[in-house]
Amino acid sequence: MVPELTKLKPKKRLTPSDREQEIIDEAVQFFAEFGFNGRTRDLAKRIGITQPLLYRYFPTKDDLIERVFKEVYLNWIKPEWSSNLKDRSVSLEQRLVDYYISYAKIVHQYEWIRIYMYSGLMGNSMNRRYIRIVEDEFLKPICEEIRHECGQPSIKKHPITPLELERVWVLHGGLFYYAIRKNIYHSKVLNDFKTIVLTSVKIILEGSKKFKIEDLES
Amino acid sequence: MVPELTKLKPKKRLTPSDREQEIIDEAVQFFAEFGFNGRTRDLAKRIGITQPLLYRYFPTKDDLIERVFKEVYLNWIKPEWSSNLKDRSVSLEQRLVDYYISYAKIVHQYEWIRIYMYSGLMGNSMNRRYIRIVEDEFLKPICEEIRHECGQPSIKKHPITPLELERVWVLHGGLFYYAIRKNIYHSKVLNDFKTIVLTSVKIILEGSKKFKIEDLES
DNA sequence: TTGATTCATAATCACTTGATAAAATAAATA
DNA sequence: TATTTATTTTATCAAGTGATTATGAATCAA
Repeated sequence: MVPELTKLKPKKRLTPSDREQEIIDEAVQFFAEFGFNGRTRDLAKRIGITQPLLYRYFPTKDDLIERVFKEVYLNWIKPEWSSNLKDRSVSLEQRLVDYYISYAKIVHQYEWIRIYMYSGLMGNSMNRRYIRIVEDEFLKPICEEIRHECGQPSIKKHPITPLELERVWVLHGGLFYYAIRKNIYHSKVLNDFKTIVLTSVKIILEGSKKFKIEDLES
Repeated sequence: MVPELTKLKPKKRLTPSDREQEIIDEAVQFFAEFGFNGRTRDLAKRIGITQPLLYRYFPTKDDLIERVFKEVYLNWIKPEWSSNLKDRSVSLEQRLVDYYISYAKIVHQYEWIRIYMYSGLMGNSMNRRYIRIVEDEFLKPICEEIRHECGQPSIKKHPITPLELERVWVLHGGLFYYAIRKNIYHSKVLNDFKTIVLTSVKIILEGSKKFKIEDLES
């Protein structure tokens, strides 16, 4: 049997935009796997080009890394997440499940979560920024909806307590940690993430009804 | 005001064991902060010695890293965690709170969790090993205790279901993620971790009673 | 076909980085 | 104090690493 080599070498002279996209696509995977200390020569070899060619498309390694960040983290936040969470024509349980399934489709991706963690470890401010967005856009609305579900006063009347927020963070973090176990530790996890979400949401909602946030008296 | 310099330079000629311990202590912090790509010269400068001196005490950088791992991850698992979790003379709620407070004292430390995450990203098998230990030694016993609390059959009779385990992982990961937000993202978190644990445990236990694991009929 | 243009590579530079060997210096011992 | 011994530093190497320059090769317009 003769090895099929037809698609192995004809890689020369793509159009600039094709080549650029190819570099970016591979760079995303490459940096996700090896971190930002990964060598440009290794990246080039993986793409099947020479290392100086990278510098024709990106002036410096940092520029390439910046582009990788843009590729992965631009517009990943879906506006409908926030609005859907507030849509009381759907049950809160259903809204939470929908949100976490949709959120996980993006955030649990191998490249997304690994680059996010590398970025966090290196002290990049991106993580703190997103943490804040998640808190303001999703977790605080969730608090409000839980208040409503439990017949408690609106957060406009009684501001969210730090503990209340942390309670929602435990759910959020618990589901996020599923992806950490899977994509960072490469640990074996149950495939049926949807059921995990459903069960966790049920439990949290039930628990929130039972153990309401106290000290809401002004 | 004259700056106090008395303790700045008299660092020469420690006993070998003192010097070695000094190197290890600083290396733990150094690699926790910058990852294992941190430069030996930077580490040496931080300690206040020259870089070749490191190589008198550790033949290679990898040997030093190996020693750092030992320093941080040797014997961190307390045998009493497992036994206390099974001690039915204490309420399950109390046992879980005690366990997570004690567990967090070790695992939530800045150095511990950061080196753990760096190690995970680089594919070190340590993480998978510990995940397995946590699962076998702590989470599975917790499942058994929850079964008992809820009047369900023992895991000896009906093996733990994957979903059941994942439910406990959500609690575990949720509390772990608190430390990630704090020590990896450097995000602001509520200081009172104990109350977070207490609330989360109450909710999970309540939810587990309400939504028992089904399909336990043989 | 030919020549201009642009993509791609080979060769190489300057600097970093883990590691080594020789020189210097501090403590210990007689 | 003089001598020995062990610690620490100075100087340096060899391999790597981001980046540059000059050369080669493919495409397209005429």
